[in-house]
Amino acid sequence: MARGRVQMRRIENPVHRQVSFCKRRTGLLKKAKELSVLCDAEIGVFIFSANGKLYEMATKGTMQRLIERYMKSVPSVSQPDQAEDINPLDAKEEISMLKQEIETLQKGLRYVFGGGDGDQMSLDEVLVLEKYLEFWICNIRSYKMDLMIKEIQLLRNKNNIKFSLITLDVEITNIMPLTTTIPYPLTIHNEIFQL
Amino acid sequence: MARGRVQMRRIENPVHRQVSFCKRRTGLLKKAKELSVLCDAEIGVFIFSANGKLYEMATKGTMQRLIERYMKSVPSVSQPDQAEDINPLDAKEEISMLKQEIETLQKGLRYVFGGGDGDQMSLDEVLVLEKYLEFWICNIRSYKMDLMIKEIQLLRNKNNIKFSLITLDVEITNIMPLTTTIPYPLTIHNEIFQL
DNA sequence: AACTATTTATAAGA
DNA sequence: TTCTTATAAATAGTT
Repeated sequence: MARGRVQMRRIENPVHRQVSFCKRRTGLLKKAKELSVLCDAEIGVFIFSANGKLYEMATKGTMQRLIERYMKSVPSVSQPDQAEDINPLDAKEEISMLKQEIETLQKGLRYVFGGGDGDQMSLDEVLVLEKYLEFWICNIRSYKMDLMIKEIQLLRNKNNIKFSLITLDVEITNIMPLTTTIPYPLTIHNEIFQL
Repeated sequence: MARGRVQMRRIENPVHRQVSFCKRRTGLLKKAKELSVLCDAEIGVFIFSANGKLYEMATKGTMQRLIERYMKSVPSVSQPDQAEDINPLDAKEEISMLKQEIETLQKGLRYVFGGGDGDQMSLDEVLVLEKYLEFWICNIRSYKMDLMIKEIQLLRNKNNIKFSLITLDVEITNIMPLTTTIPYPLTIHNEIFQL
């Protein structure tokens, strides 16, 4: 917006981030109000800061009322429950585990984005991140092998080569771990990492 | 905002109003997303047009979850305390949401490494990606070693141990990959890794 | 839906 | 936070 373009990713500098948050929060609420007034719309906005503080705005009436209206207008998607239920304790455990994994991934991403100087990671987190990386590198290598084999086959066909030092056949491709595990093209719909 | 100031009141001309609504609605949602990404905030917006149509956006997760969070963080309004146990259905929902978030994070990482274009990766690109991953894992391992050595030294000091099987000094940190023989505390569910 | 002339929003610096 | 200011973005009116 001013004095330089801004990359659409988390602002790493905490001071800059806080200042931007303040300014943009104000701006967003102002825009919401304007839209409501100019175009006769009813608008609710709520913003949770990174450390959990809530800022809200409801044009025309209260947020409560707006939420009620929202609830009504959403054809409440209640999934046809899957019969088997989970033991609440297991569920809690799994939830907390997944949350921890998410934290780790986020830290890792920040680490990448921030060029490595973000928050300090704990040993546990580092170990988890290492696992992820090993998994990814495994996948990327099998994908690479796949590409290379295809390339070689293509070249051989072009040059009508019948013999060669190595044999490329089904066996070889099957030696490699699953080549299809890396889905491309990638679809990014995530707001956190909107680039 | 352009070609003339706008009075801050309902636009009377219905055509103008509709056009402005469309433009500003888009702008508002864009701003919300930007704020969320740049400043790591969690934001919910809903807009009811004058004739009742709903437009919404929830950054990070679903609007349902955001509304729940909102309800919790507003002390004023009653919310018959469901504190203690988790309803198995809620738990399931949360688990699936978290898994989705993990998947999204992974997509984000792949996107970053993939250079952001979302097309099939060429061989060259894959090779670059592999290099990145190798580099990162190398760093992570070195950092891990660092942490572990510090931990061990701490423990030794606590127990006043003078001698031991291995010597910890600067050299050791440079002996890099001591790969995965370390027991790691978190279980990584395989289904999470389905890329 | 596009195009611009303007107004607004805001990043950086103080 | 708040002010200033140079610039990037949004958008009102028009085609």
